[in-house]
Amino acid sequence: MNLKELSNILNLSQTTVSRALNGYPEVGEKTRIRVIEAARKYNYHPSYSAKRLAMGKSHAVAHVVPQSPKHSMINPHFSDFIAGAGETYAKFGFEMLISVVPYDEQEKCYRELARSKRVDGVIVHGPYKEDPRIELLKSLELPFVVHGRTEEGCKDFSWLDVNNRSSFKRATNFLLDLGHERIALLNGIEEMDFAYRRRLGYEAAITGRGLPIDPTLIFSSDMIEPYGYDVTKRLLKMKDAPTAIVTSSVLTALGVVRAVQECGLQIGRDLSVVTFDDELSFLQYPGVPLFTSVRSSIMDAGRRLAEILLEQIDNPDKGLVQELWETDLVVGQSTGPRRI
Amino acid sequence: MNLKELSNILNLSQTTVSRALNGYPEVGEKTRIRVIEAARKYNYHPSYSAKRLAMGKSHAVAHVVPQSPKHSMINPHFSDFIAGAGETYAKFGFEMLISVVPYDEQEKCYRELARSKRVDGVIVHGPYKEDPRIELLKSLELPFVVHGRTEEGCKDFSWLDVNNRSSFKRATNFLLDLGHERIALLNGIEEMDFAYRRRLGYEAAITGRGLPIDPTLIFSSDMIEPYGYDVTKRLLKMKDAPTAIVTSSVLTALGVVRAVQECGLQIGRDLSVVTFDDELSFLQYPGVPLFTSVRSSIMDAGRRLAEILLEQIDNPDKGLVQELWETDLVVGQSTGPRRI
DNA sequence: TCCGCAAGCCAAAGCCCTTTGAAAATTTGC
DNA sequence: GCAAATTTTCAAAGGGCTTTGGCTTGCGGA
Repeated sequence: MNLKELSNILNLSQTTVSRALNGYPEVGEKTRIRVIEAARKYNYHPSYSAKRLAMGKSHAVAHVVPQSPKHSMINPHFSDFIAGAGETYAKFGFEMLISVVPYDEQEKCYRELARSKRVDGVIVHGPYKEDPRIELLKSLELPFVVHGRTEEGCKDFSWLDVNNRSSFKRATNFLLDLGHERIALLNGIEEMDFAYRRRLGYEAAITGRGLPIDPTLIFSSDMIEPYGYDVTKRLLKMKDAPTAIVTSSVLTALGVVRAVQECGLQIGRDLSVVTFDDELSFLQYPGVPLFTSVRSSIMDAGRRLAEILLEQIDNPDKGLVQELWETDLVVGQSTGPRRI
Repeated sequence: MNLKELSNILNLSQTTVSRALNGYPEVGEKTRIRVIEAARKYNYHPSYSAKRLAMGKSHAVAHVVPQSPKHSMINPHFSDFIAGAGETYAKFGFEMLISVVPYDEQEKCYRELARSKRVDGVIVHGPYKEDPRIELLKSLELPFVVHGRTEEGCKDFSWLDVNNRSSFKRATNFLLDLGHERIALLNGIEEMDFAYRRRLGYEAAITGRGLPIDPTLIFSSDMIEPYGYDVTKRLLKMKDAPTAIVTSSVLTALGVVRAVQECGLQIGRDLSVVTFDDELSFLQYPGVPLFTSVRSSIMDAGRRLAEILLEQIDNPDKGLVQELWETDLVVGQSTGPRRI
């Protein structure tokens, strides 16, 4: 059942039927109802490919994720984000395309997406402090929004970011208030803007108390469990071991816990941990949270960013959207006063 | 630059140009070369939407993932799978569509995908022991492959599965060989076929030694960290506590470790753990593995399943593909002989 | 009574490619 | 040198929708 057949049945032109179904005003109300009912009755659905061809719009959004052996973008954080974004896309009838490409073929991929008009927009993940993708996308005139920001020049594109700096400042201050002075930072990869800002927040808190910044307490890596474990093991062996740790992900924090416990120590008593909590769905604890954390749902971010992108696509001239989300500090069992 | 323009430039018909570019035999070799070079020169790329409309093929594959608040399909296992599958799709120029839909709208979504021909095939994730999606897809005549199997009747569709039964039998036997007799099973949701088979394997091993099956040692839930933690806490409080645990995922196993350590016990000494290891990318340990495990890469499964599906799409009459992958047993630090 | 203006509807062009069926050009066979 | 068999090329018909520009109505105002 296609438009032609349906319009024949109705004794109307294709134009009118199309207009009636798409809510254009220049069609009589009785006609519209008649058309809509016939469409339902004969189970008519417009063909997507034809629609796309005719309109030059694809009703689809892409997420380009670089895949490199050493540092996979497809991780639990990503999947939670996708779950949120996907929900929004589904709600508005958009398709979500995931392009897994080798790290150095990203540019090619974006160019191809733009040229072929296969998608109406893209979401950029994990921006670096300086990220060439931004300029590329601007030049390609492909609508985009960024999850995160770049170090500078983020005035002229839409983004949604968590206030990483204030979050980590707050987390660190919380530990300082508990009397901790030697506080380690297990940060993400610091070429990435979010990690860079987190470090700034951490350092601001430390120096804010007149304490020195000890580079041997600062680490930077992919935020995975073994990272937390390994570093903590090492830290605990130091002569002047830190009494607290701020970490960038619950995954890493779990590694910290394992290391601490394995050394016969107790988390929250012998070592305090504050983590950034993306509220990953597969790590949700009922009851009192395990970790004291600054938290912000990455799934919500996915939902919202998708919304922003769709608005942007729908109405390109509407101006930029830039949202900075503050986090909540939630006190769990992983922190306690410094023991002398 | 479209086909019409290009053919005008070349003084050829659209037919010939199209054929030349698509490798049809009925075009002269000199002409073909001339066409190909012109295409490159003028940066001609055929429009995807037009191609789709004309051919009724979309060169895309969908993954329909149900999203319910209680049990998210989008989890780290899924994201690793996707990373693998996405790699294959990219290699063959296919698009990957992820449709996040409410649990009870899956059928509608599949019907819509089939009707609209928006994709050439789908991959079915996490089949239940009896799964209505299979019959649905058969009736819709949408090519599909299944990651996993159903309890019965899996003779007439393509699938790739890990030998869950033998894996868990082996894992359990390994523990039995170490002298453990009270072994708990922290299984996935047993309505799902993979978990059901795992339980069969576990039980086969136990009864194979003439030991009784204790239902109070068998658990079934989403395979997340808190699950492992909570259950282990409870188990360790039993009068007749188990001395070993078989668990369905490293995520859960990490929870087990945390609980054990928190009780001042040592993993591998006071409690042995064998886990099924999907080799999730963000949990890879260098060196001696933390967990003794039966392992099989879920990312490899993604790669292979995508291949199978693409072959199937390319050549629907080629017959079914059914692969049963055996796992490796890798001995790590989490197991040891039973202490008297 | 006639005109002008909306409101409602339509035919046809356009989007860009594939593919069928046939014609034109070339080669082969005798 | 001519008919037959190939090879090469083409015009045109889809595929199914949107959208432009224009053509009928019906009605209020003059």
